[in-house]
Amino acid sequence: MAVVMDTRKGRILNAIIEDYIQTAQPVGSRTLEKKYFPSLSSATIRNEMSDLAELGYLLQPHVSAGRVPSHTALRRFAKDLLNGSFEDVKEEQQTRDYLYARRGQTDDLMPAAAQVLSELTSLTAIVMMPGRREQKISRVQLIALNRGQALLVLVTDSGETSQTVIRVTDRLDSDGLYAISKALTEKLSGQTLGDVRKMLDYYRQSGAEGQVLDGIAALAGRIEKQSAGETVVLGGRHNILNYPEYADITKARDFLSVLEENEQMLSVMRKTSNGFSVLIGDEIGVPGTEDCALISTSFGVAGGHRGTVNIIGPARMPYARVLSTMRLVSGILTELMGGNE
Amino acid sequence: MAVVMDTRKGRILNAIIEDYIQTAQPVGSRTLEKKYFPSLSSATIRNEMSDLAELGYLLQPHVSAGRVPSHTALRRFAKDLLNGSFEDVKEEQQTRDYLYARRGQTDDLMPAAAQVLSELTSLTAIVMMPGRREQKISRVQLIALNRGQALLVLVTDSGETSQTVIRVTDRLDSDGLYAISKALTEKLSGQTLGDVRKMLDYYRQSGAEGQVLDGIAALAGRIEKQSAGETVVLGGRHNILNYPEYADITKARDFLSVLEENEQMLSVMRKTSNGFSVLIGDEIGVPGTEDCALISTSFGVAGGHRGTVNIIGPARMPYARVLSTMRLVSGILTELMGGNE
DNA sequence: TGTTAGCACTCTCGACCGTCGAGTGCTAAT
DNA sequence: ATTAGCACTCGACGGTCGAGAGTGCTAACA
Repeated sequence: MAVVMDTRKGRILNAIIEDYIQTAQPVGSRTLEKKYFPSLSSATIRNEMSDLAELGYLLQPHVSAGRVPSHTALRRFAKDLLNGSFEDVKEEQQTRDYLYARRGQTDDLMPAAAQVLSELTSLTAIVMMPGRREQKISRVQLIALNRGQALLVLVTDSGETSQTVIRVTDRLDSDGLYAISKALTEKLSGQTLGDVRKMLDYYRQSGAEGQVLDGIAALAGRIEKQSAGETVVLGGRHNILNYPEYADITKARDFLSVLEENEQMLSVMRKTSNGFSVLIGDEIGVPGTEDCALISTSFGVAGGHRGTVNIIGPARMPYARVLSTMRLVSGILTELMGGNE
Repeated sequence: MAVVMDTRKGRILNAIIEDYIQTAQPVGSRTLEKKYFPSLSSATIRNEMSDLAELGYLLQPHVSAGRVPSHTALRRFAKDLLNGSFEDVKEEQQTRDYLYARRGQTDDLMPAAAQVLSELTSLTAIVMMPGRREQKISRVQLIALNRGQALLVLVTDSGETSQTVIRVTDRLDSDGLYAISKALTEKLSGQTLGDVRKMLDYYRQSGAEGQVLDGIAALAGRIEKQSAGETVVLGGRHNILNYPEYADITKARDFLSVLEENEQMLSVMRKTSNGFSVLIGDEIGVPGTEDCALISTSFGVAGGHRGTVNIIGPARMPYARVLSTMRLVSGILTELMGGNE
C-alpha cells in the first residue's frame, strides 16, 4: 500500500524540523517521544519516521544516527510559514527609528539596513540597491563652517543628498555663500550629473569659484558612481561563526568568500520580484551554497526600480523570524526610498 | 662562561622571527641553514639556537619541534623597528583621498579609518574617538528638497556637521527656508547642544516651526550622544579567520567576543599617549589576549583631546607594515580632526 | 489493523596503540 | 670554533577496539 502523508506524520515532521533547527543535531525516535509525543512509543514514531523517509522528507546521515529533515521538508515548512500570517517583530519601533534617521542618505541607509537585518536574525544579510536612472541636480547649497571652509551640499531630484567640505575664500559670509548657492542652483538644476562635469570646464575659465566647482565635480562624481552602479552591502558576515555547521574554519572561510562580490550570487538575488523567494540547497545554484538557504525579497525605489534584501545562512534557520524581519525592513526601505510596494 | 648576545646570534634570531611571522610554524635548524645561512651548518645553528633559548628568546613547543620566538624576542624585534625609519605605505595617496572625502563627517570617518587600517594590514583595527567638550551650535541651515521635505544641517563650532531630512510645509521656498535658517542660526548659535533642547520647549509654544524644531532637537541629541560619549569603531573583525592560530573556531569566537565593547580592553587603549605603544602577550593584561599583540597610537582632536588607533592580532604580525600604516592613518586623522600631532 | 516491547545489527566516536619522521642535544673529530 | 654522526624524544598519522546511540524487524498485543 502506498505511503501517504497524514496529520500525525505532519506533526512529527514539524517536530523534527523544529528540533533540528534548534539543535542542528539529527533527532532520534526516543528524543521525539520524550520531548514532543509522550503519548506515543518510540517504536511507533520510528515507523512513522520510516514512512517519512520513504516520502523523501527525512534523511539519515548514517544508519545509527537520528533523522535530519531533507531540503524538501524544509521547503515545505518554509512555504507553509509564508502562507500563514507573520508574527510582528518585537523590535519594530526601534528598527524604524534607526532607519528613518538615515532617510535621504542612501550611502548610510544601506549598511544600516544590512546591520539591522543581521542583528535581528543572527545571520548574514545582503542588501542590493539597483543602479538608478541618471539623476539630475535639483539644488546646490553652500553652508559656512569656520576657518574658510564651507559645507557643499548637493541635492538630486530624487531627494538624495550628499555633502563634502571644501575650502572657500574667507571673504564670503553666509549671505555671500547663499547668493552663490542660488546662482549655482539656477545654472545647474535640471542638469544631469554627467552634464555638470562638462559644464564645469567652461565655468572654470572664469576663474571665480574654482574650489566650489571642483567640489561640485567631485561630489557629482561620487553620487554618480554610487547611484549609477548597483550597490551591494553586506552585514553580519561573522554571525556564521556561531553555527556548528561552520565549525570547520575552512567552511566558514569558503562561505565568506562565496559572498564577497560573487556575480553568480548577485544575479540569483536580482531575479527576486515582489514577494518572497525561498531557495534551499541546490535551488540556489551557486557552488558552495549547497547547504544554505537564501531568502530574498524586494523593496521599491523611486523611479520604478527595485532593490533586494537577502538573508543567507544554513538551511536550518529560524524561518519565521527571518521572514518577518525581512518583511519589516524591506517595507521600511520602500517607504524611505519612495518606491511602491 | 656566560652566554652573551653577539651579531650572529642577532641575525639568526631575526631570521627565525621573520620566518615565523611568515609561516606561523616552528622553525628548525635545517630550514635556517637552507633558507638563510647556507654558509653555516645546521649543527652550528643549533648551538646558537640553544644559546638563544637560554637567553629566553626562543621557545620549543616540544623537544622535537623547531623553535618559536618568545614574546620577549618579538618585543625586541618590534622596538627595533620603531627606532628605525618607517617605510612608506604604497597606498598612501589612495588612503588620503578616501579619508579626506569624509572630512567633517565624524560618524563616517571613523568607520572608514578602521576599514582602511584593517584592509591594509589584514588585521583587526579599533579606532577610538574621545568624548569631546560640549559643542556649540554655530549654524543651522535648511535646504529645500522636493515634496515638502527639507534637509536640516547642523554645524557645530568645531566644524562637524550632521544632517537629517524633515518635513516642512509646502509654502516655504528656498528663500523662505534661508530666512528661517538665518533666524534660527541667530537664536541658537553659541548655545551648547544641551541648552538647545531646553530652549526648544519655549519656542514650541509659539507653534510656528514645530517640525523644524523637533528636527533640531533630534539632531542635537544625535550629535551630543555621539560626541559627548566616546565612540569605538571596529574594522576587519573577520580578518583573523585567515590566521592559522585561530583555526579553532572557538578561539576565533573568543577573540571576537573579547573585542566587542570590552571595557578592560578599552581602558588599555585609552592609556596610549603620543607615539606608539607595543604590547605583546601578557603585557596587554586582558584575559583572552595572551597570544596577541596590541599596537596603539594616538591622533589629535581639536580641543586638545586625543583619540586612539589600534591594531590587534596574533603576536606574530607584520610589524613593519602595521606600524607604518598606523602612522599614516593616525596622521591623516589628526589633520582631519584639527588636532595637533 | 495499529501499537508496542524486545533484540540483533550498524555505524560513529573516542581511547589506545605502534610506526614514522622531524628536529634536537651530545660527542668526537677536524 | 665548526661540523659530522648518532641516539633520543615527541607529535602526527593510521589502524583497531569497545561503548553507545539509534535503527529495522519480528512477534505479541489491543
